[in-house]
Amino acid sequence: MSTVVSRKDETRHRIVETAARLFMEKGVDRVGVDEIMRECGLTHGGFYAYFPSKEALISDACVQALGETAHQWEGLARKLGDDKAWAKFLDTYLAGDLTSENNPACPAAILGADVARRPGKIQDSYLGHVRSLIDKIAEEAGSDRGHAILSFAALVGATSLAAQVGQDKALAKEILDTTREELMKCRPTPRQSGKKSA
Amino acid sequence: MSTVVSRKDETRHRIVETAARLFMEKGVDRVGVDEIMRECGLTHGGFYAYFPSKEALISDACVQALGETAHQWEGLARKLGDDKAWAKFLDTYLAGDLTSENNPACPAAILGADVARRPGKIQDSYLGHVRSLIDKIAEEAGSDRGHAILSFAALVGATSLAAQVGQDKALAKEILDTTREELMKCRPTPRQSGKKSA
DNA sequence: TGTACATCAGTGAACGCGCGTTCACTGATGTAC
DNA sequence: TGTACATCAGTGAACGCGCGTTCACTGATGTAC
Repeated sequence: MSTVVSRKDETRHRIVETAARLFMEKGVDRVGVDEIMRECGLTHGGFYAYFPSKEALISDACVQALGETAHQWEGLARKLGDDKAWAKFLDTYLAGDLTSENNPACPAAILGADVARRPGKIQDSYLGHVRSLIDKIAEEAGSDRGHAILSFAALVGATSLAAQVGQDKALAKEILDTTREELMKCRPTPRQSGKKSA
Repeated sequence: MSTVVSRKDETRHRIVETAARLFMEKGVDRVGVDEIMRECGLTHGGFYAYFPSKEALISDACVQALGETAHQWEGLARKLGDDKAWAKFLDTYLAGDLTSENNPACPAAILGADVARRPGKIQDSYLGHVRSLIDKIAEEAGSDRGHAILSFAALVGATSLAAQVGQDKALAKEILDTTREELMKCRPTPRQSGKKSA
């Protein structure tokens, strides 16, 4: 039985991940159930054995995408107190935007506008996750709360703008690099740099 | 003749403005030609006397929306050199997000993700305008180029996040207020405040 | 001023396609005995 | 081990609706004489 369950669970998980990737690439309204299933090596008819509707998948896929971002913010308090760790975090967070192959860009920037305007239950799940991510960031940052919120906003905005200028790679790179540098420059309390080795 | 021309031009302009507003509210893919024309007091059939396709209208409407944002960035060099002017600019720019009735929020944040992924000519018009807006901002800021770009990114991100947390007005307000305050705090060269009166 | 005609903004029925959804069916895997 | 049956993941044809687009037509405005 556990084999059966895990097989179906695995397929379901694959659908969610494939959908999350395609939604990020093309936008929620521009990817059909048919395309998602085909990308998974399946046919569209089987979809409704896994989800009651496309809306339900959208909800799961966006929450999944956001969860990966949320993971990057773990240990924020420590990162804020360590120049090197903070620089590395900013680097990693923004790196996705130029090499969209392996490392996806910030979903809050790419999917946010899409999802925020959808009616119904999606607001209860996805938007709840956005809220709790921001809450988590703000709380963990403590006295750096303001800078943490500014950083999140700037990262989201830079990601969005970099995606918008698209073809102009040089401009996209400048936006991302400048955002990173300026966020380093204006840190409120640049405490001890916790460097460990060369 | 000039009367005839201006009548048709006026109707066309009304369609573009109505479309820009509805696209901002609901998203480009979730507003139909029918709805736009009905909102203008017309029927959908007449649409194609004004535009060759919905895509053409999307292009015009998004450029129009972006143009209004671009206008706010006029005189950036002066604003950056004047604490009060800069504070007022940030205030005005972010004010739209909470009172979406009269003052629309930043279109680069709301429409950007939608438009960046559309194929074809829209990239040649809208994305070209985004690029030139960023170029303009960066150039006019001169030595404050870095801070200007960070500010633009942060404003776009804050607008996007505020829209995403939606119902939670208190959190939206905190994001916008914090972004404004932090951008004031970490200005690189807070030159003479050019206050003129009480 | 009045009549006939041309132009033109706008109408609304109809078409076709994409896409979300349904459903009867199939082939493979697992279970009973 | 072999046979009969049940379960279940997945198939693919079909349906219906929304929406972008087309087109023959209409009623109003403007022009000629």
